[in-house]
Amino acid sequence: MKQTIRKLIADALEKAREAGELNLNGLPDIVVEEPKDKKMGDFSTTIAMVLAKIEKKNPRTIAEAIAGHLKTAEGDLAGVEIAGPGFINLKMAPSFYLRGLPEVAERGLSFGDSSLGQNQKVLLEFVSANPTGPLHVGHGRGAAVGDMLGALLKKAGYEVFKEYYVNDVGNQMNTLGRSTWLRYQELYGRNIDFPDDHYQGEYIKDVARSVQEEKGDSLLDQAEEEVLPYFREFSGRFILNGIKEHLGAFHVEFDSWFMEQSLYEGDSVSRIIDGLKDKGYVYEKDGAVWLKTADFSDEKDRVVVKKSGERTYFCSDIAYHQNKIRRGFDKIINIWGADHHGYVARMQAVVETLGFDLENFHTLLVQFVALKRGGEKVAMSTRSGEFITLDEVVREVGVDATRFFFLMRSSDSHLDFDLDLAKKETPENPVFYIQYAHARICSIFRTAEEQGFALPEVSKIELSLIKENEELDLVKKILAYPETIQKSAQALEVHRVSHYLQELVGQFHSYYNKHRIVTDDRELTLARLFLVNCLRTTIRSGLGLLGVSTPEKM
RNA sequence: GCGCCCGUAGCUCAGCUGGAUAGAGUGUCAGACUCCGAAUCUGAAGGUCGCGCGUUCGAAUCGCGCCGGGCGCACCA
Repeated sequence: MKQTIRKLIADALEKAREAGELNLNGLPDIVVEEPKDKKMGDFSTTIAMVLAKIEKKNPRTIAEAIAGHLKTAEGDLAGVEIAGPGFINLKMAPSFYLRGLPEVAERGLSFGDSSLGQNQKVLLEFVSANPTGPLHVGHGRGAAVGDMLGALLKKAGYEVFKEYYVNDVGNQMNTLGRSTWLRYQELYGRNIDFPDDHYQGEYIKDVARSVQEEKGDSLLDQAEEEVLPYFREFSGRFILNGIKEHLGAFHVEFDSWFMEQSLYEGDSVSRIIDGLKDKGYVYEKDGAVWLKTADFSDEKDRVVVKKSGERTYFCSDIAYHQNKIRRGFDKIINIWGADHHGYVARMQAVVETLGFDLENFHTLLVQFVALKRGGEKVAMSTRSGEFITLDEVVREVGVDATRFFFLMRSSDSHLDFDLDLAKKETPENPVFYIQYAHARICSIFRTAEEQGFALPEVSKIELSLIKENEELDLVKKILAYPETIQKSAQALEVHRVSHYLQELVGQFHSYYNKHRIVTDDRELTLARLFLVNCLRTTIRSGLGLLGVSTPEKM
């Protein structure tokens, strides 16, 4: 919609130039916005003020020159005003908006799709929690954000590939295996000394019981070195399966599960290090191998290979990102927990040394989630193993509410997740507010059908009967959906869609309370049903992106 | 000490990448169902946009400096 207005203004600028009123050496971006106060019109542009500097003329003079050339082919520009320091305010006739409505019905759920991404291939890596314990709520937030961002980017014309990176290598896995081994012995009444730095959570006992089911006591009297590899591998697989299960229950799907281990099959990792050495990015000091990340934006260089000869986790990450780049992605997006922000600079350095354009490398940091119950924060500690898992929350409040709560706030803001509120089926709960609008529309259609109404094809509907202010505002808001999607995708900010939906259905609820949809006037009823049907399509599309269901009855 | 994020109504948060008189939900108060779903709606009250400089026609938004909260600063992963 704004795109149309932008073109309108661009045409007027061109005519003003032809008429010799403006020079226009270098055209700046034309900013079109909707004024807060509707009295100022439907759209507004600041172009005259922006041009004032370049043209060295009074902004109001420029505004008048532009305004004189403004007109649409259909003649639905209802008024132009110049206000304040040089705003150009446009008022549009209802027909301008109504012309956009049939497209919504025609496109259905593909309404809002765009070619913004030009089929660029995007690798979206998210969650990637270590397979040493169940997902907690913080992972859940990352999962919801990543899943929605994937859907959003797809809608915006990108080819999206969602990946979970599994850190199945390293000391943590040894510790995990040993934790299970100790719990396993405990099951048989052996006295064990369970160290503080081992995994304390109750879930380790579940893993041990699972070993018991599979192997009985056959491992009990073997030497630790003999059985540890088995325990390590078993525990990792067991926990990863649990993670997969919980993500599935949360309706989050991945295209691939990338195992860190696979990077070490063959000699690719050493080749990468050699490659970086050839380029002069790598050096040896104190018996260790370092990458010169400080030459880029990082604060100091980082160790790649330890004195002991072991590779660091960072080393794997270099290889992993090299792998991502080699797979030919145009854009690489990582979604990390806020506690990883210290790694952003060094990964950017890596990506640069690998010759990938930083413009197309993004790291999104998702801030922490604080759970609240009864107004009190719920304590969480990974160390003691006492934390609320994603699965527990999903089971308690449901997928819809959980996803919505994770997606309603900007992800770089801390999130207060009120479990009591999320569970409520009351007006305070924003999820139900939106779902209720959808159910209400479905109910209207049930009533309309009972009374013999059925929507005919668009051409047989008299759209000009839609003329109440509340209706036209609703039409406007519906038509703003594609732009919301595009901006949200561009900014990589998923919460904008949630806010948009709340505003959209808010307008609908007001409209509904003021005007009747189904009336004795047949033509009017059909026009309004058509409008409301377009709205329903928009809600379905939007909630679809969030991964929230759209019930027809509640 | 250094770095990243945050600070907007009592509470939880938006604010469209610099625009006009800063918005919503919730809470408080007052109202609306013989009529398509009251899980809804209408209205009122509620603000030094943490503080101070600066940039310019114009700042919640950009820059610098403080203050407060969170999180990081390993040859751990």
